[in-house]
Amino acid sequence: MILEVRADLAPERRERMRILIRKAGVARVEDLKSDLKVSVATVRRDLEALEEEGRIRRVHGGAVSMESRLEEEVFDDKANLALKEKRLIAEEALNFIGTGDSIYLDGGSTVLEIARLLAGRTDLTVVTNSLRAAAELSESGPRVILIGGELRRLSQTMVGPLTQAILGQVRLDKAFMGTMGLCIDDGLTTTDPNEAFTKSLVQEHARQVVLLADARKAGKISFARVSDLESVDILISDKKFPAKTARTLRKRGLKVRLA
Amino acid sequence: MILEVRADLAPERRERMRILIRKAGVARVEDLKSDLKVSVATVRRDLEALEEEGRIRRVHGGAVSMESRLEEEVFDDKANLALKEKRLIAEEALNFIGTGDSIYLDGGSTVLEIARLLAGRTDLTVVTNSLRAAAELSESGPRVILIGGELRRLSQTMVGPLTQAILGQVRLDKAFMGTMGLCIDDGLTTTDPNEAFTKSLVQEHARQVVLLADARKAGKISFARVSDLESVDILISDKKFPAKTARTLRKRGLKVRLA
DNA sequence: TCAGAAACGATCAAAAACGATCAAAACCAA
DNA sequence: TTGGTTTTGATCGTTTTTGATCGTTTCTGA
Repeated sequence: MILEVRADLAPERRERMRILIRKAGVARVEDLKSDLKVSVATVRRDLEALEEEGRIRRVHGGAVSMESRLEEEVFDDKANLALKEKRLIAEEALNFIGTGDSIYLDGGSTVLEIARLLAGRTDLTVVTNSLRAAAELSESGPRVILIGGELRRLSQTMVGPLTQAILGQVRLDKAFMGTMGLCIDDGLTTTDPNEAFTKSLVQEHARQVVLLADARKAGKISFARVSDLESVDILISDKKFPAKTARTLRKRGLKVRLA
Repeated sequence: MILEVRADLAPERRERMRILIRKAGVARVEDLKSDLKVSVATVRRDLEALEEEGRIRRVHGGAVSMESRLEEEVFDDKANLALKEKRLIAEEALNFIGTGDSIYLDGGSTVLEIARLLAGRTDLTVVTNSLRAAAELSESGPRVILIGGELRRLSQTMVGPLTQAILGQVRLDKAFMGTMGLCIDDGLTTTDPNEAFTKSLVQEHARQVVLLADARKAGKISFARVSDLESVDILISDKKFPAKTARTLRKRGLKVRLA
């Protein structure tokens, strides 16, 4: 008689752990220890494995689920440590905006920085799926058009099939896009398929696609594929962007600007 | 020294802090200290981190939020006086919402009160053109679909021809509408023609139209015509609503509820 | 303008969490 | 069973986080 088959138990335990963390959004090591009836050492090892898989993110004292709201914020926070870079990228992006342009602003913190810089530009028309960008521009400035669609809470953006209804009816001179992952082989990727759908739709409609991505996005691959890199006309990143990747992109015809 | 058992993970606590600051706009260190049950030193450290991320700005004594929020306009006294009535009207309106309904929420402060009451209703689908309603529901609750269109700054709603793109693609069991003027002869009127256009469009699409209008709206006529009263199925108002007008409306087939 | 009060930042010590290491236990194939 | 491998849990030194203290800065109102 086999009392315990540990080879099956370990992955099962990790799965339970993952579920626990996702349900609560966060979990402390001590809680997981008592819930799963194992030692803290094992909990740490499992968390390490789950982090390796990208399912969670470890923090001091426990872990945060990748699928939770908090994680998106934490992830954002992490990315926002590059706030200065984002500002520089956004300022560089401004150079590509002409008088009277009709531009699209994607969700994401880097693109949001552009919105902050457009306060006085009453000559522009801004099309966006980002509630945050809309809020930023709601006081004054450009004409604002929201594309509508289902609200994705995590990112505060409108995504999904419904977005194509309005996108089909507007002209977009330039689209300023954010991304979660940028990879030579896998192109642009993001977390949510519906978001990916809308992003790719926008890129098809826009005359020119400007991708804003700080250096840490380079080489990252997220879950849902948006498009390949050929859809992008201009990439704006910061000085830390891998030179080799930049060269490859330039060879492929992209204009690369490192702010 | 005895440290208390930490209830929160650091990122969790910072997230709560961020929300607190955003909700109130500003927060004092002492308040955050007692709200989060930590020392002032920790509060300061967290604020420092949040400032680094660009989410807040520290000021002497506390911090102010950098995250733009859709501000509720500072209502004049007249509107504030009607707040109680608006609440009652909104609560009455809840009775008309069934399980799993797909409902439309119009702009306007009265309708916004409904949004505030829908926090837990994950069974519903809310379609709206109001950024404020969307913001109210963006944290949790029903599925939210924004209809898109041009942003009208004053009302923070999406209006105009573009709105019909998505409205044509969704089912609306009930539409909860606000209005500026309600008049037996001139029907429903509002200030902006684009807004009127979208309102009438919604009313055509909805199976049932519920009009929310406090008594002050009775007899008022605004600039742009929305529709005549026959488009409305149910009127919800308050006790001060003119009895004579109510009688007339009932004769015309409207259901009238005075909350 | 100046003095008291409040808030601040730097620094330090305590406590909790962490990672590395190692031995014991469980597992697996012969 | 036996020998080798993997997994687990305990120990221990190190790191991180937190809260208190104290001198300094900033705010406020007389």
